[in-house]
Amino acid sequence: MITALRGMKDILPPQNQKFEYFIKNTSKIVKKYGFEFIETPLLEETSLFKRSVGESSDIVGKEMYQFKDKGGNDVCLRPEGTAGVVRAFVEKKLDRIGGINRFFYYGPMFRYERPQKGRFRQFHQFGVESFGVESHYEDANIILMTKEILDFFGINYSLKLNSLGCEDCMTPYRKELITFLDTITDDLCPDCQRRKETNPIRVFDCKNEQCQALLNPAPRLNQNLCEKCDTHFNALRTILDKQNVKYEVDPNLVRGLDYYNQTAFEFISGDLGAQNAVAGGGRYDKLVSFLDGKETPAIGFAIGIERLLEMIEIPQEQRKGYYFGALCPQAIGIVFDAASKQRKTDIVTLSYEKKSLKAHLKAADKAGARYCAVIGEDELENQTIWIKDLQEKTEFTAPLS
RNA sequence: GUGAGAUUAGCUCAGCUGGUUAGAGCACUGGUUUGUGGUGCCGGGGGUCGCGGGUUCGAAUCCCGUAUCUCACCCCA
Repeated sequence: MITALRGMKDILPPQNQKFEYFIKNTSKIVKKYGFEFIETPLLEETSLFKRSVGESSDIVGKEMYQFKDKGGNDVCLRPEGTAGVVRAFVEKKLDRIGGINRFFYYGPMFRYERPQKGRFRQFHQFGVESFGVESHYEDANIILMTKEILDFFGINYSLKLNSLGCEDCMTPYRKELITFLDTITDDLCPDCQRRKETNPIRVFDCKNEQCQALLNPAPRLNQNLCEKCDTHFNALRTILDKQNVKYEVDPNLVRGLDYYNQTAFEFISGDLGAQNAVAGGGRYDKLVSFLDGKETPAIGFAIGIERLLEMIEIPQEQRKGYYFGALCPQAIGIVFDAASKQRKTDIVTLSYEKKSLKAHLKAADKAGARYCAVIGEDELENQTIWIKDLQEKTEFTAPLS
């Protein structure tokens, strides 16, 4: 038997209903905020992710499904959604046209990781990207929108917020941090020693208690923000406070993708296990220019669909539609015609076999139909059809038209 | 990539220290004195016990390997 690859899942009933329910309602919410649907290829040139997500990140460094295609191009399955959208944005010269562009997308992402709770090799994200707005109001708007989505589905979460600064404050800060880390290198865990070389800010994310203690006196980015970033962050916080959004400023919150600057946020939930981030995002004002576009402020987020679906229950489905069946062989053709007519307006399950009334009622029940309609000898004679409402337990005979 | 636990019917599992045709519940399916379901009764199909080796007269059971699943590390949505 051939099985699905490791960490890859089929989406079958009843899980598919949750998926559709999520996409339908989330799309509706983001459209209210002016976001439009965009779809980009699953396969992209590898260098796109190297330049955007960053080679130092694990995502690009060791988790990509990367290969040479038959034309010899170095390609990979997308590990995240933002890079492709930005590529499309630049390629279609929307950066030159200017103005505001807001997009949303959903679809599979691929990362070659060891599967565990809330983590798969092929998983789905729903993401939005907003281009052309520098104002902190957009940051607030995006966060409020994410909140609206999670609230709609009744998710328990908490919001973490941080500012990652910009080139002006980040570059000198990074130097200062490395200088500090040099003084404690030997006592850091091996992971942190590695982080110091690849992405020093990530040491703050370390779960090792000894590392955390050592890092206590370390310089923090949020105390070293330049005036512009500091103002932006405080202005955002003021809006969120006014909107009664509860959040926690977490100076250790670092985004795993290199392109983020200033605002970073993450919605986490205690109901998810170790992989507790259900949605995450932030500002990436430099990414468009990294990918050869005209510098354009931008901000976005992504929701882990599987993680979110794990926490939602869809409203119990009501009985709906019709079930048609025949009680005697001569009625089968007539039932077929009646069912075809009914299908113009309703969901219809049709039995092609002659069965006892009891068997038809059972089958109608199993099909989840609201009405069970059958034709037997009596009905044939009178040109009628017998219908039972399985929910109200009422029955009647109607003329066959 | 590292660590721990698991893998027996479609699902959830039982199967004692290796011993005849591997079981249960649910699900599926058929029937049930005359045309009433989800909730009666009777029956039926379905398993080379993840896969590959080894030990043994004999392996679902013990040993080794391997794949997958689950959880955690790492990383992230």
